[in-house]
Amino acid sequence: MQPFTHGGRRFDDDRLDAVLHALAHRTRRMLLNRLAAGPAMVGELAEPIDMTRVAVSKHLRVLENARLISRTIDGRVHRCALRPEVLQEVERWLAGYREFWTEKLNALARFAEDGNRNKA
Amino acid sequence: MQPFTHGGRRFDDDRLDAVLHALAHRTRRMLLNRLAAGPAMVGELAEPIDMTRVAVSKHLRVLENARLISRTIDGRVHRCALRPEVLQEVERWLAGYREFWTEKLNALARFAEDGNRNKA
DNA sequence: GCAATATGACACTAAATGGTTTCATATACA
DNA sequence: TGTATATGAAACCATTTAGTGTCATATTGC
Repeated sequence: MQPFTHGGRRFDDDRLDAVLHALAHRTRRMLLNRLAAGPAMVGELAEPIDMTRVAVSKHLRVLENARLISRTIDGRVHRCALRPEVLQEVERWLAGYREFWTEKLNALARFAEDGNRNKA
Repeated sequence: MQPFTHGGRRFDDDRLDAVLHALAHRTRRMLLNRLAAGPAMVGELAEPIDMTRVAVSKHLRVLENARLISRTIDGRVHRCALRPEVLQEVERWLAGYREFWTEKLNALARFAEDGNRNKA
């Protein structure tokens, strides 16, 4: 059912789909960058973006579902904030993933090198 | 036109959209994992996946467009391979991105800490 | 030349995405 | 109380995505 999974670190596939998809849109990355400077309300976030507030709201929802941001409702204001734990989680996964890849590729490269050496 | 961009490292937004979108699908990640073990032809890649060859072919196209894999046509066989340079490029970008975020967030945390200390 | 193989191209469908506009709701404040 | 503000919800639309099946094309090997 799941060929080719790389063993070790378990990071749910659904989770990865959600997080990577959330990151795969420049507007959402822009929002995250803004939130790295500190929490902000939806209106503040939408203001500099050439887009309806509703659209921005939807993007925030995507980020929220991927647990990349949190939202606390404070009166009529919704305050959004980055969730650093999740970022770390993602980064740790990515490092592992890359490690897995490069390890394999290095092995391949060594193999190729040996092949050439034998030829020479 | 581009508020909130984080300065420094320039990694085209289009490029990021493409790469992250390519990664944001478990089938494509599976394909990459398989390719980390060495180059393979389309048929080999499609075989263990419960999906039409045509569908797999499309996923490969997405990966190719994001320049995560290369394809060399060898007779009637299309041989695909991971492109490690691009992976490194991506990883470097991600590290910078995370660095930017955590730096800002750490500054925020220190600020909050100071605030509490003053209160106490 | 002919049959089998490896693959892409094309046309189609269902569902998701990224937007929009309009309306509802809750809160703040004069 | 009444009005302005902050926001979500719902309905809608165009485009893209992720699949499918069928057909075309090029290559290999008898």
